[in-house]
Amino acid sequence: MMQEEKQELIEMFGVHFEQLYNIPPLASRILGTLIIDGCKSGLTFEELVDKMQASKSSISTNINLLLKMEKIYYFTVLGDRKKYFKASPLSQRLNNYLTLVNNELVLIDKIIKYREKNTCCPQEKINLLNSYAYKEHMEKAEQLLLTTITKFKDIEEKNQLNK
Amino acid sequence: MMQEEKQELIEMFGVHFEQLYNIPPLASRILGTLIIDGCKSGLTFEELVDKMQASKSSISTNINLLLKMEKIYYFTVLGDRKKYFKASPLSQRLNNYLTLVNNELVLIDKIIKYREKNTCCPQEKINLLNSYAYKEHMEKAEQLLLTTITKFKDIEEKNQLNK
DNA sequence: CGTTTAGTTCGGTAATTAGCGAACCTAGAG
DNA sequence: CTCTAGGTTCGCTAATTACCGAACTAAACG
Repeated sequence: MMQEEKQELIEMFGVHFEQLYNIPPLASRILGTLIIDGCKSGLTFEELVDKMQASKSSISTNINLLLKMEKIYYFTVLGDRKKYFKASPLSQRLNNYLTLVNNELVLIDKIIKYREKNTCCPQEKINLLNSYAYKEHMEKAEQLLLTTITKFKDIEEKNQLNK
Repeated sequence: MMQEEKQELIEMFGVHFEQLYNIPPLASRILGTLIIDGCKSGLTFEELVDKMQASKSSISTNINLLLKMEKIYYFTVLGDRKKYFKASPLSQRLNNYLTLVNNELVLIDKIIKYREKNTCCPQEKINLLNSYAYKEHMEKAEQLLLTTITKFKDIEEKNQLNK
């Protein structure tokens, strides 16, 4: 029963991440599993092979993809060769949105420059106004993200001390 | 010179939309072109075929994709069989983000429910707290989007009247 | 009615991607 | 030095995708 609910959640995460981050299905399910299931002490490579019903090579490839994307990280324990994988803290994962927002801001600036130079007819002026409003929106979004990220970092740091 | 700058902008849009919306390159470049170039009076099917250097069938397929995604729309002129394609207004395009945010909110609620039931060790409590904070963030993001969308709708309506 | 214009549909192909198994590497234990 | 546990790398295959040209459709014009 609880197992079912967990499985359903992981599956939902799977679909979500797959289209949100545009990553392979297996990577998506690994990430979902690590978020739901690996939050205590992390999961090892072998545990992931078992849980995912996938081959070692596929797990390896997708784990490395997620590591490179900084969606997950791993730690090791002294006298133990295994890697323990965990989902990155939320602050880290939110950084991706931040990058996206920043990219959009760069683009919007280019458009504004272009439109400022090339606005000839009055019908085009509305585009310029829209662009300004859009930029404003994106700057607010950026601010919101930055605030939330620092909030998360605070929570995460406090948790570090309590250990 | 101006032509070059325009081309570069469209190309940047291309890359951006391709990974943001996860659509084929051609669709992405069509959208970019319509945003930069088709803002006055729209572009016809044939103009797109020419500009994009692509086949009619490819243009057709990708136009229909963008229509279904509501990234673009078209209008017709009396006594003229052609369709004039334009990029959807920003308010429309922002709706996609809104859907995304709403999806995340549904997911986060499920996780919170799950964690509230299954939190056993204190180490897991931090996850619950994080989830609450994340939900709060997403609700703010939703609010920001809604505000901006109504703002755009206002601008767009006013523009409609001025015509 | 046939012709033209505007766009769609269909079948095919080349390129890309997700996942697999088998061989390989490498650090530490004995 | 040899063995083993813990991964990684390397082809390979099956599925999917992006685009194409050619044939088709549907509305309007003469």
